[in-house]
Amino acid sequence: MARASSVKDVAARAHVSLGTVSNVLNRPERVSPATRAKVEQAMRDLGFVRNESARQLRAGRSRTLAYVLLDARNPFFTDVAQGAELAAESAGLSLFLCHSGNRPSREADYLAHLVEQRVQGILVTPVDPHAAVLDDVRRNGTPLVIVDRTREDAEFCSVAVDDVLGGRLAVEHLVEAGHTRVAFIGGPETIGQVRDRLAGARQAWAAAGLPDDQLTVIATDALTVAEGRSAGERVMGIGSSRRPTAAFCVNDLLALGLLQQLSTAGLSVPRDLAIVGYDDIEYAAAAAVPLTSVRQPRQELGRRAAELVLDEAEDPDHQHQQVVFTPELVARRSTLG
Amino acid sequence: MARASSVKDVAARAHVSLGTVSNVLNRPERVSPATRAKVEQAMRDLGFVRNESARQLRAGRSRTLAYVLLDARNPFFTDVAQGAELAAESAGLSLFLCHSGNRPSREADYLAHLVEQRVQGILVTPVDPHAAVLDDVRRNGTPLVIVDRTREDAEFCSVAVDDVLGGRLAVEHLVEAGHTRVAFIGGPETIGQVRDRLAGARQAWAAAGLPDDQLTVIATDALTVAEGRSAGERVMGIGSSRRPTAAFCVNDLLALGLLQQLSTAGLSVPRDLAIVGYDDIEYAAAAAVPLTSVRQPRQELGRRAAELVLDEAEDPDHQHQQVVFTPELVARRSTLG
DNA sequence: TTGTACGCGTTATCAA
DNA sequence: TTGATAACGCGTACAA
Repeated sequence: MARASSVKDVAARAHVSLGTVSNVLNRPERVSPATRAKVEQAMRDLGFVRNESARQLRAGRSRTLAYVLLDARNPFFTDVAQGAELAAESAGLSLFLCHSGNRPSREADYLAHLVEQRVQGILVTPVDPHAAVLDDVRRNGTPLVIVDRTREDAEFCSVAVDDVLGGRLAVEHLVEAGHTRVAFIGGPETIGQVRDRLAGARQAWAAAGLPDDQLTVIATDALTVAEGRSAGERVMGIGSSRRPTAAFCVNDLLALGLLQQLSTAGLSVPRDLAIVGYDDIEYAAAAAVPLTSVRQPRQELGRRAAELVLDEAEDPDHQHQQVVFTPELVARRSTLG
Repeated sequence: MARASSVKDVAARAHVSLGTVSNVLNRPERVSPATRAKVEQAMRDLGFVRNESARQLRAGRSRTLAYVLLDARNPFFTDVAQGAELAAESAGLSLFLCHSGNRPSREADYLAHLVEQRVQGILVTPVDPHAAVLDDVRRNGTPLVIVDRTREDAEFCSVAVDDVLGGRLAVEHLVEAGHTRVAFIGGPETIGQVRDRLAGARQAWAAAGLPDDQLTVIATDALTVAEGRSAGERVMGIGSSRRPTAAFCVNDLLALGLLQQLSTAGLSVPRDLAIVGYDDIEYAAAAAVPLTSVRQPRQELGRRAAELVLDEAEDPDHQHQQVVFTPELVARRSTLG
C-alpha cells in the first residue's frame, strides 16, 4: 500500500500552492470558490486524510481524552466511561478507553504512552491512588483526574462517591426493617471503598444503639460473584440462632453470588435473609429476586471527571477540586419481602 | 504550566548537541558513558518525555491499535477486547477502546479520528458491516479487521463465530431432551447473528423431523434484559396446550430477562420452561438458575483479530482471511432439571 | 565520539 | 486571493 498522500500531493495535483490547500482546510472562506472546488476534487481523488500527528505537533495539543480503568467487565466502570464519553463528545473530543486489568505495570504503560501522546487529559481509576506513576503524570504536565478513588493530599482533582454515607444508608434501611443481626460482606480491606462502606455501616449500627457483635464481618478476597457464593456458604454455616437475618454486600456482584447460593440451598430471599447490594448495576434489578442496592451516579461521575480534566487543561487558574457525590438507596424485593 | 521540554532543552542543559541527546535515546551504545550520564541527568531534571506525535510523524507509523466496539456494557465485547489487549501487549502496542454505543455517527467519528492518527490497525464491530465508512478506512490504507460480523465480499479480514452452528447446537440439545414445542426468542432480524442462529435452529429442527409450526419465533426489538422480560410475558400468554416447553434465546441478556419474568410469575425453570441462552457471559452461570448457553471463544476472537490486523500492517503480501470459530454448548440446570 | 543539517505534514505569517 | 517560508520535536545520514 502506497504512502498516504499529504497536502503537498494535493497541492501538486490541484496546481496550487501548499498554503492554499491549507486555507481550504482551515479558512475556506478565504479561498475563491473555483480554486476551492479544484482543491477539494484533488483531495477526493487522492483520498487525502489529514495527518493528526503533524497537526498535533504543530498545535501542541491533541483532541483526545483517555480513561484508564481497572476492569472493563465491571458495569460500574463502563457506565462511568459512558458519562465521560458524552462529555468528551460535546467538547468535540474522542475518548479512548484503556484497560489496565488491575495490573500496575499495564497501567503504568498506558499512562506513559498517553503522556507521550500529549493527550489533553487523563481520567484514571488507579490500582493504587498513591502510586508514584500518578505523580509522574502530573510532573509532565498532563491534566489528570482520579475517578472513584481519593487521595488525602490535594495534588489532583478527584471525583468519588461518599462511601461512608452509602454504607450508612444500607444499614439504616435494614435497621428500619427491624433487623438486629446483620452481616457485612466484602473485602479485602485494602480497598478504600470496602473500608468506607464498613465504617458507614458501623456508624448506622451504633446510632441505632445495636450491639457491636451483632454486626458480623464476613471477609472476601475479591468483589466477584464467585466470592459471593462462597460467602453464602459461610453465612449458612452459622448456627440458626446466631445467623444474621440480613446481609449488606459491598457490591452487587457479591450480592448476586450470595443470592444464587441461597436459592440453590433452597432458602428464600428476603424471608430467610434480606440482601442489600451496592452499585445498582443493570443485573441487580434483573436478578431472580430484584436486589435492593445503593446507587451511585455513575454517568454523572464520568461526566464531571471529564469536565474537570478539561478545565485543568484550559484554565490557567485551575484549582484542584475533590468532588464527592451522594449515593442513594433503591429499595426492591430483596429487602421488602 | 510551562511547555513540556524537548530534546533541544535537554541538549542545552547537558551542554551537548541535539544529536547526542537523540543518540542517548535511540542508540545509547554510541555515546560515551560520561556524556550519557550527563544527558540522562538533564532529562531527569527537566522531566523530559518524548513527544510521540513527533516520533510518529518522523517514523510514519504509530504504536497503537484500536478496537471500536458497539457496547462496552456487553460483557461479550469486553471479553473480546481483553483478548485483543493481550495480543497488543505482547506486540508492545497499546490498545485503545472506542465506544460507539451503536450509533453510526459516533462510529464514523472514531474511525475518522483513528485514521487521522494513523494507528497501526483498527478492529471494529460495526453497526452495519456494509457501511461505506469501512471502505473509506480501507481506501486510506489503515488495516482494518471486522470482528464478530461478516461481509460477503473479501475486502477485509474478519473473525467471527459460526452462528448457524451455534443455533443448531442449541436446538439439538433441546430436541435431545425431548422437547417438541420450542420458542426462538430474538430480534431484530436485521442483525446477522439473529438470522444465522435462527437458520441453525431451523436446520436442527428439520433434521429432527419436527413440524415447522412447532418452532415459534418470538421477535424482540433488541437483545436486552428488558426485552427478555417482555418476551417472557408473551410466552406465558400462549395457551398452555400450545405453549412451548423450551426457549432458545439469541443471547444471555434475553435469557436472563426471560428467566426473571418466569420466576416472578411463579413458574419454574426448567420444569415449566427450559431455557438456552447464547454467549455464556459470566452472569449466565451465576443466574438464579444457572443457564445453559452457547459459548463463543471470545478472547480468542479478539486475539486472532489483533494478529490479523498486525499481519496486514506488516506483511506486504497479506491476504485477507475470514476466520470462523466454532461455538460450544455448555449445559447447566436451566435445561437439565 | 560528537555535531550539523534536513525532512516528516501541518499550520500560520507575511509578502506578492 | 494566492504563494513562499518558517516552525513544531524528533530521528538519521553525514561531516567533523
